[in-house]
Amino acid sequence: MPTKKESTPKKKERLSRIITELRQHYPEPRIALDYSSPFELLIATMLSAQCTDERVNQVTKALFKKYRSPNDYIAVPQEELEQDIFSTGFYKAKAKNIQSCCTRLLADFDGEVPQTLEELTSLAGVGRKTANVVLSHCFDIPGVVVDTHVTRLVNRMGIAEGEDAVKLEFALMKLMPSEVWRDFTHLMIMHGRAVCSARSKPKCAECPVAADCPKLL
DNA sequence: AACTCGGGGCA
DNA sequence: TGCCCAGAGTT
Repeated sequence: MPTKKESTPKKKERLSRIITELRQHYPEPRIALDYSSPFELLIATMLSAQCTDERVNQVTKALFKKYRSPNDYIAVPQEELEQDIFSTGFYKAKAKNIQSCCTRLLADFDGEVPQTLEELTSLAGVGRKTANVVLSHCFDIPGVVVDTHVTRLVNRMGIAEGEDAVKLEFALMKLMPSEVWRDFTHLMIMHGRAVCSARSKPKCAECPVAADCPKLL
């Protein structure tokens, strides 16, 4: 069922309408990302792998009272950190990566969080997604975070095709209205959970952007 | 490109 | 019980 390819300007226009509508529908973006420092956001995002942001918030609430600096994370045995982040899953790998990451922050970056994609992804446990979250939300550097929600939704909405996260990232950067890249992922996630869901059937009857969805045309 | 780490939520 | 979750590293 190869539908005719939509032109880039049309896609841009449609994406812009979708985002405008979603912004009105989901009025409070970035709740889950309201951390007090780049370092806290970095740790929280590292913990978020294959784990909901609600759980990450729950865990970090206690975690950030106990650990306030890179030094605090490497001052405890790995097993202790594992217990403190246990319920986020993948706790052994995450604890190891966090300690390794903190060691390098102290050794190579004067204990601060670096501000380039290359430096961030050179840290243990920090990949493209985590790096883009930190860059876009802490340092106001344009970047599109491609996660499972974004991948699912842009495919369903016919904005971009495929599963390759890097390809989707570049495709979306070209289509993204310049003023919205910062909220894009959050809007996709809110919408993905509430309406355009992965597990249960999408609730298309309640969808605020159904008029722009090729699935329903 | 496929596989592994992994507890937790939800259908 | 089975599938999925604001991923990243290794082979």
